[in-house]
Amino acid sequence: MPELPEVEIVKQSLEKTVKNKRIIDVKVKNRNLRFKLNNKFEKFLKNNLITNISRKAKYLVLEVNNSKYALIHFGMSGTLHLVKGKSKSKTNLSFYHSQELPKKHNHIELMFENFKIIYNDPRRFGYIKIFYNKKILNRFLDSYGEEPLDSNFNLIFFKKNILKRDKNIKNILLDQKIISGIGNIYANEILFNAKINPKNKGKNLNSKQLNNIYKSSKIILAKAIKFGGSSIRDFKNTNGSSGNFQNEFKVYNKSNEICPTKHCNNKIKKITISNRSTFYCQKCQK
DNA sequence: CCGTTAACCTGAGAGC
DNA sequence: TGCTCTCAGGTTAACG
Repeated sequence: MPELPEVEIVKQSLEKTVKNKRIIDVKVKNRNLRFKLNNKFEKFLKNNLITNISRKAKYLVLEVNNSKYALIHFGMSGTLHLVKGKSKSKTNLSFYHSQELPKKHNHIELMFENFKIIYNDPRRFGYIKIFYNKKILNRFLDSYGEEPLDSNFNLIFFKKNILKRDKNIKNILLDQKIISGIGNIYANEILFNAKINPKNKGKNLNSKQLNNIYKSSKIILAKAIKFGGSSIRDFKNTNGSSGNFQNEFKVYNKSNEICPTKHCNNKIKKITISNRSTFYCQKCQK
């Protein structure tokens, strides 16, 4: 589900709500996520403070008691919900599309003094992993690629890591071991912004094209964060707590619509690359 | 080493 | 209404 901007928005929401708050109880209704939830999970969190919240790639990291860490991956359909008060309270965390707490698939509840945080995940592709110290956590996180919004994400990095690849640029952008945090939506949007055909192989790109791609990555992701991330599919009950970047999409899910480039008038094409839907303008993206 | 593909799981929407 | 089919913001084991 969430890509870098959405996880970043969740991180920012949690900084406001749970930082330096104590978890007084943990309830797990279903341990069968993508990986089975650790049996020590409840004990790991109970009566402890959330001392910091951070993000690497599409992972959210909760620091517990300044010393240990719970890492959350949201898979395709994972979301966090803040529930205040007693009964049918509203949820208002981040990019989720509805104010109502989902009725099904609320697998984990973290109880705080005056509210609780609920992990919901219909498809259960997400998971939570625990780390007993920073060294082990970092060993895990370091196996992921460069963060697009870091200063090291630049032409030098691209020349070194992309120019040697016999693989199309879209799959390179999606490869988390090379680049952190870009998923299917933003890969499509970045390549449209950079005017690059997603089927182009990394090794065939010139300096100008590489330049466009790394700069477009920063522009698109920063803009998505600014808009609160993307809330796609089923917007019926959208309110201020949802993201709004879905309204800024230029090509994603827009097959047969007219290309937004001025005077282009070409129709956006949909193809499949490695089982993922890919949208682009054949005229603008070379 | 590299790149590609199928599988994991549930629900929404389209078409009939 | 209801059935069947396809598709969905991701990852990775297994394969060539």
